[in-house]
Amino acid sequence: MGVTRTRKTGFATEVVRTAGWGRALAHPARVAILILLAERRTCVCGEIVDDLPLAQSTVSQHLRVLREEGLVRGEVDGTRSCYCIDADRVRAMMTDLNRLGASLERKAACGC
Amino acid sequence: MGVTRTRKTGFATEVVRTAGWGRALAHPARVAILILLAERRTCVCGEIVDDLPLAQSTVSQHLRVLREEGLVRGEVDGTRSCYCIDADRVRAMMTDLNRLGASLERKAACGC
DNA sequence: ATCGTTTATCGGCAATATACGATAAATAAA
DNA sequence: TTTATTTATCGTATATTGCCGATAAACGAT
Repeated sequence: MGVTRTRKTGFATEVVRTAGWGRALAHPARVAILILLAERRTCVCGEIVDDLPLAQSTVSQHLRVLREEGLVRGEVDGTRSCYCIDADRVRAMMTDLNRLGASLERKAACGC
Repeated sequence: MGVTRTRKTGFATEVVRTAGWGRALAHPARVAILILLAERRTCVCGEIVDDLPLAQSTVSQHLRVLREEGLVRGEVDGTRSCYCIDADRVRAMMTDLNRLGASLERKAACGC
C-alpha cells in the first residue's frame, strides 16, 4: 500500500511545528481574527463576523484552524462560544519564529 | 459577473502582508529550505534536493513561493541557480511577526 | 555541433483550502 | 412548549496547493 505522504513526513519536528504556526497565520482572515480577539479580550463568533467580509460559517472554519494550531481556545457559554487567545501558545509561537528568524539572520551573509 | 473573491480582498494591507509571511512558512519544506540556505550561505537547487524528501521539481516550486513572498532571491549562474536568503526581507518579516505577537500578548488577558 | 548537467516549467492528478447556504444543535426567552 | 438566537457542521462547488515525471531551456565541456 502506498505510503501516503503527508505535509509533515520527512521533516524535523521543530520544522513541522514552525510550519504549523505559518499555516495558522497564512490567511488574512485568521490574522485579523487573532487581532480582533486580542482587542476585545473576550469574543464570540458572531461579533467577529460583523467585522469580516466573510460568512459566519467561513469564520467558524477559520476559528477551527486557529484552534487546531493551538493559538485559540474556545469555551461554550450558553448559546455563545467564547473564544480566547491562548497567550502561552502565542509566546511559544513567537519563540519558534524568533528562533527561526535569528538563525536565518545570523548566517545569511550571502556572497552571490 | 460575481466579484471573484481573492484571499486578500477586504483586509488591511498590514494584515495581508503578515499573512504572506505565514504563507511562506506554512510548509515544512519551505522552512527547511530557508534553514538550509542560511547554513550554506550560497546554494543551488540541486544540493537542496539532496537534503529533502521531495522531487527536484517540487523543490523548485517551493523556491518559487519563497521568491514570490520575497524571502529568497535567485540569480542565474551558468547552468546553476544561486539562491540566497534576502536578509532585509527576513528582518522585515520578523518585524511584522513580532509586531503581531506583541499586540496579541499585550492585550490577550482572557477573562473566560 | 553534440553531449552532459542543472534548473524551470508543463501537464496531470490528488489532496487541501476556501467559501457559501442550509441545517442541526444548544440554549435563552417568551 | 414554542420561538428566537447563536454557533458548529454538513454538503457542495471552486480554487489552490502539492507532488511527480517528463520535457524544455540554458550553458559548459568536448
